[in-house]
Amino acid sequence: MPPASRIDSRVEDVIAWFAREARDLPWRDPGCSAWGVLVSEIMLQQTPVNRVEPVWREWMSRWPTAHDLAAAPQADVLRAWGRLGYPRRAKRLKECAAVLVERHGGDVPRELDELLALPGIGEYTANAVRAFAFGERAVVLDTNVRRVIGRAWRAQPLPTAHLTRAEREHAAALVPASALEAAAWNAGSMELGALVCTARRPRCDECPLQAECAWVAAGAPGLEEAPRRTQAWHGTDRQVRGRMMALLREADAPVDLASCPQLEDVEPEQRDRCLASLVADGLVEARGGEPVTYTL
DNA sequence: AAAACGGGGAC
DNA sequence: GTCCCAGTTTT
Repeated sequence: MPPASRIDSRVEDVIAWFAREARDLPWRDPGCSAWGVLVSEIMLQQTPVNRVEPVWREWMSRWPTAHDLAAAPQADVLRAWGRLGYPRRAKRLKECAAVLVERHGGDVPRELDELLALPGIGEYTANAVRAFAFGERAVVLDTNVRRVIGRAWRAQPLPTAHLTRAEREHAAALVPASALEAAAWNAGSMELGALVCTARRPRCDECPLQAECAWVAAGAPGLEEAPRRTQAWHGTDRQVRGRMMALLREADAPVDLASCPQLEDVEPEQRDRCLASLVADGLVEARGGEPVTYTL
């Protein structure tokens, strides 16, 4: 990563804003373990902070180390994950814990390629762990940071669907040379994107970059025309899978999901398809017998 | 390159 | 009710 030759005033302003406005989150506690940071990043991949925080606290109190999670029954792990969504993340986090125990003595590695080799960890999460768990000077590029840089530096209303090489290089050039400032920039630009420079309704009046923002200077164009990212929900396989997982989390015995009253409104074809996909994902276990029943 | 994958809160 | 939010893996 090429070092930032000179710190940008907008970067300085984000760092100063973050020093004032940073939320007090448990995984930002200096005493939080690298494992705790990794767990938080997996939970935060698709889920807002306010929903993650209580689950993270309970989770870390129950399984403080990778050894603890690796030894936990998957059903307990999926129940503790609760309604965070995308339960495959919980399964992969447990698998990740097992790999840490097998290959790294239960510790979280700090090398990028070793992090990328772990289940459930991609480019964003690997760099986030390096930055927030180890204080390394990493390029942490989630959609929040991409949006902040896109607007304040490049006058773009919203990031493109895919990260380009030029964008990655621009982001790398903005990361301050000092590890301490780099960490503040990485956390602060994410926080600014999450709280102020939001996608559809940015709070420019509260933004520390308002006077310096290239997009504001251009008149904040293009937001209305930008393509929406809505996904169907009602009646989708996604929703049915979620309902099935919720039933199994609350059950204390195997459930006959093919004919239970809570799923009467679901067509048999969709029910079977969703059950098969949950079993294929390794989230649900089919028990033989007549009728066939299911458990976590 | 595109599709699959939850769920809750704001309006 | 409708819209918004978003990283990793699989195809």
